[in-house]
Amino acid sequence: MNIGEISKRAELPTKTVRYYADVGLVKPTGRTDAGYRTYDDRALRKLIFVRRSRAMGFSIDDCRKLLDLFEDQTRASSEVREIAKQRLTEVNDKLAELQTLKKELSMLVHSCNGDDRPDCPILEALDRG
Amino acid sequence: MNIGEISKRAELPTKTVRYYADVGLVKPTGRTDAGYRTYDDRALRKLIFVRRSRAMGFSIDDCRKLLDLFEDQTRASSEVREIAKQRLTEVNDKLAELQTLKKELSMLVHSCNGDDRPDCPILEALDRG
DNA sequence: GCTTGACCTTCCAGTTACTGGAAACCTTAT
DNA sequence: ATAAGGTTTCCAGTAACTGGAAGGTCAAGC
Repeated sequence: MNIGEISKRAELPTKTVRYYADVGLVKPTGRTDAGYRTYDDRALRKLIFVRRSRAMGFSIDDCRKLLDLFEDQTRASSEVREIAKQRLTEVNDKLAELQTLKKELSMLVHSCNGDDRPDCPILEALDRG
Repeated sequence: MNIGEISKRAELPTKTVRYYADVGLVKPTGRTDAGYRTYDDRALRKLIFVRRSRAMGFSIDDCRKLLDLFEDQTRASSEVREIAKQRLTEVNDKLAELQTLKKELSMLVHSCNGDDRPDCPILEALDRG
């Protein structure tokens, strides 16, 4: 498969597939005489694996680790679990932060009548804290 | 005030204050003969305003708008409200996304026993979807 | 007067994970 | 032969800083 074909199947932009090749995440299986990247089904499977991992918010570096573990038949599942647990912690932290933010913003938005007059509690809050 | 002094008072790294000057967000009040940036209390107030705005997740560009509105005595509070409402929408979208993610990750983490055996539902999920 | 240390300057590079665009080469069909 | 579409590499830009290098400035102490 050329890059266009595999991009379609993996549901990733060709630019991204090329990028993943550049950073050594999923390398092409080979090259044609003209220098075109070629990919096989195993590479396709990896690209889809990466797409899903990225959708879960794992960094490229985590994806690299997960792929390595995925390939390693003798892996300990605890290693995978650790990576996922860390990601879960990040997500929880971010959730807490955003929930606080949501409250603050909601309060501000509701406190401002939002008409054509200059009086604005939002600006006042940002100014005076 | 020199940059070190105002950084301390605004509770921002000097690097950041310099950056805000570079992008024209909060420019120094003047320069000494030696080229040192100098700031007055009005600039300090703006820097604090920006720090709080950034903490609420407003982009630099939004901060620029908010600062302009803050300075403009004839502003309409509806303009400020619009910016805040948009930010609130972003926050809500992100919250929804993260809540979904949290559920998925929790399920995966709990489904994996995390021992030294290779069997791992997390990798399976990323592979098979 | 000289040195030392803390401050300040500019400029360049790196971060994350791509994305857009340019110039040029390859392939396939007409 | 040519045109369309796919592919290559390389460079630059995104957001908002952050780190570091090389060098100028200022105040204090000897």
